[in-house]
Amino acid sequence: MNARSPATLVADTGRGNEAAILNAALDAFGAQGFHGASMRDVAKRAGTSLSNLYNYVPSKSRLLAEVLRRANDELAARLRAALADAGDDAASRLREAVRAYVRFIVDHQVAMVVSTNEVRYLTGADRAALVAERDATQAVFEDIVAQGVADGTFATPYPDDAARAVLTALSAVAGWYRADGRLSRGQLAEQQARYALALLEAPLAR
Amino acid sequence: MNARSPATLVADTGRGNEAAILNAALDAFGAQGFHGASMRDVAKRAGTSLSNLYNYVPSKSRLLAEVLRRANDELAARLRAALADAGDDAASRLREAVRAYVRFIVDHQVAMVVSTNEVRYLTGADRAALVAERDATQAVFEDIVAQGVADGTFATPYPDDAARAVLTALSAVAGWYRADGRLSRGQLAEQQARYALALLEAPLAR
DNA sequence: CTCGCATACGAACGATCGTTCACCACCGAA
DNA sequence: TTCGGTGGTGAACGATCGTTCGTATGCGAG
Repeated sequence: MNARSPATLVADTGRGNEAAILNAALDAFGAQGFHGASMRDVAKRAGTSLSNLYNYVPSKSRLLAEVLRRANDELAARLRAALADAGDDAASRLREAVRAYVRFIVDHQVAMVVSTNEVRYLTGADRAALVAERDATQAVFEDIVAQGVADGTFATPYPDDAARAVLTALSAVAGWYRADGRLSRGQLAEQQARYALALLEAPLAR
Repeated sequence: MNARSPATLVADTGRGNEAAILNAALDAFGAQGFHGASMRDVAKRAGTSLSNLYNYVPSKSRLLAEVLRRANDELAARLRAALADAGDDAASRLREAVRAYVRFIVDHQVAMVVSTNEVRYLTGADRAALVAERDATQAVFEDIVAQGVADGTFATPYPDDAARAVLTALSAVAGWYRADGRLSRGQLAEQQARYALALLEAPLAR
């Protein structure tokens, strides 16, 4: 297992129970939602005491912010890496971006679910930072689509909105994906890539 | 304003504050989430007392269930009506279904948001009933897609999964739609219909 | 008129919430 | 050997939670 597909989102940080606490928070928020999970739940999952959580995180909402920041960083890193290895044409760049996105969902489904469902409970600077990171990710897709529309690869009449439609359909995969489902990792990625290209009205092999 | 586009999801029920309470619950759950909103919040929004809520609903989770049931009923009724008026060919049936869905989102955005985000907090029979209704809605779309694939209208190689992709992209619209946005109701519906047809790989006017 | 039910209310219950506190064990540096 | 910082604990704080209770008011049926 390499660095791009860890079993847990947060690897050991070299600081006591920090990684265990962050991963436990992710699981707890994923299972019961931010307001449905208590700090006691997080502590129990992390195998430590309630009060010890506050040696690592100043509050529950900052705990959510920290977890979401790490999840988003990992997704952004994967997208960057995938696009660095991709070619120059819009179709293959989009394909690689979609594949990287799907693989992130498969590897970190809970992180993706929490990311989409619980961001809205953040406030102030924490929320602004997350939204900015998410906008940056969206811009990556918009740029690819714009490039494809410019050179005639994509025929969609609504480039920016179509890019968003692709992204939302993609992140919704986290809501229904099951590891024991009919499709393998690769098949799922391939399927979603085809949906994305079709939605953008790229000519497809029929 | 006709019966298909009410200002609030629940019209007067002829029973005291019932409608006000259900609509207030919808707003409260939409604004703060199921666990983030308290029964006191609901009471305040409904303009009544906390204890009076329990003259209408036996528990908070049943309140959520009741609200979601009514939302889903309204959506299903609109879909049925739209398809009754539609033609026989798969493309126009899909178009009408998508348009009805989008119009429901525009009219009852909060209901759609709560429906997708908070169903998971239901348990037992309440959850099962909702899931069954949702599966029925999905089956409507799957049937249309299957018909279109059978007669050659749609070229997608993954009919059922594509139908689900269309549906999830569609319901995600509730997450970002803004009434003061760039697109009108009709334009938004038209756009989403085009996305759906493209995703299903229907031949489009280019 | 009066009885019964529907509708409504404030106050309170026990439970659980996020957070803080005082305290303890360990350990590398001075 | 002392000492400050790091990682850890159980107990407790005040606040808020969902829910219940006792009671009051108004109104249609008998």
